[in-house]
Amino acid sequence: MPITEGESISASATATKMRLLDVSGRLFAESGFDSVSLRLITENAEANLAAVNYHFGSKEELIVAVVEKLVRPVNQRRLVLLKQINLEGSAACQSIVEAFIDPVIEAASRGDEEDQRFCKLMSRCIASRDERITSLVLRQFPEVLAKFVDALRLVCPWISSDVAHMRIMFMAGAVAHSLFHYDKLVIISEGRCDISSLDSLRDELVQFLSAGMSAGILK
Amino acid sequence: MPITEGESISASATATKMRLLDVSGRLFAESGFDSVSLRLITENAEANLAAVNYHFGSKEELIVAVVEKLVRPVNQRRLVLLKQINLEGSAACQSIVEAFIDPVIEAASRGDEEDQRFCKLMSRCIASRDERITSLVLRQFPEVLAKFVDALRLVCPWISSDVAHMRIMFMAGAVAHSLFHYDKLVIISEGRCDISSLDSLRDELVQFLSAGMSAGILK
DNA sequence: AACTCAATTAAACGTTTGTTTGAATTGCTA
DNA sequence: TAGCAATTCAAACAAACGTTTAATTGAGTT
Repeated sequence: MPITEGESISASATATKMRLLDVSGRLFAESGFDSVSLRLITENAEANLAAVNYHFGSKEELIVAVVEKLVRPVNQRRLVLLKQINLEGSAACQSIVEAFIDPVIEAASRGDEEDQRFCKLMSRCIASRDERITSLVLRQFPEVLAKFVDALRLVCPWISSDVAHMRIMFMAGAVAHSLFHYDKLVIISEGRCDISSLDSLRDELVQFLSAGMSAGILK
Repeated sequence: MPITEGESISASATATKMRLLDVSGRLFAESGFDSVSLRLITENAEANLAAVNYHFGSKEELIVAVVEKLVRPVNQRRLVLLKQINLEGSAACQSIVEAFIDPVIEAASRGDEEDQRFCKLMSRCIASRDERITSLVLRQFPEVLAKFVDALRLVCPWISSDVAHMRIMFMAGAVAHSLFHYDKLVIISEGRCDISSLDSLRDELVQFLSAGMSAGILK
């Protein structure tokens, strides 16, 4: 009988379950959710083909588990950082941007996975064009969006609600896209651009987005 | 014998071929490349299942045809607009951003398809995490990237080459993401944000990105 | 009217997919 | 050690996929 949430789980039972989570996270990051078959996952996790359906019920629920485990702590950390911000002062807008970006960078640098892999999976979730994933991610994103919109409008009072919403969306897009494609920039630029580290990408993102966020005051 | 490029094609022959291109463009925009089967395409195009393989050789080559037909004219228009810019003056940076965005908006508004559908397909190409598509899009993107980097550095001399590359990437990400998700913003914001038109989205993108592009001079 | 060849059609092909089944195995508890 | 539930396993399942084949159609040419 399959294990569902909240039940008592023996130590050996969670072993392969966590191994499945870990491996599928890696593979999903590299090739996307559809392209990775259960056979590939279970082979790499040294588990039986039926293990996924036994432990998670279906491939769909495996994807949900992987994404939730990844996205939820990042969004929670975002809200924590946002609360700590001093909303008065000239650097407030930059702090908002940092509160959005840094949880991703932190998780990527701290995690047991490579930075690159984590970023790819994360941006696959944010920017996913798959209905199943978007509906999943967007279920917990409204709260994050609302809080960031409020903070932005408090710091930049001249920004309307609609514009604030859009700018948060612009930020999310820029972050997701560049986290996923930054390693390809050396190729696409034909060698003329080589990002040395994830931190340097972060710094440039912050500067770029801070300027965009606070745009329009002088007009 | 299948028809390949450059051959003489009778009028009735191109009829179903163009119908296939049109229908698959719509379906790809809505559900992605993998999720749409040849059976769904041919049914909607009122053609036989084998029609795709006959006219295009394979599903892969159909995707290539759809994407190329869509992306190439947009990128060419971008380069045309970029050449027309007066690179001296305070509005130069905004003009660069407009040269990047407007070809998409133009094509979306002019096309026979709905704006929304065009934007979705376009951003599916730009932000695709599918190796087959990225390699296809990135084949013609290096030229665009290089030209925009040069223009940006001419207008903002304090920006290094690496930073300029990154900022173009940020811009591409913000555009692709918001073009795809802007219709969901009314949902995700729980009704608090409703973008009235594609043009208003464009205007806000331009303002946001122009500020981000020219950031850093005062530092 | 006979021939030609591009275009269409229905049917089947071989793979791969996620999922299910029932037996075998493991690990803990009494 | 016996027993029981949780887990693993090999095998098979039905469905969907892209592709191929061979026969048929239909318009244009000689």
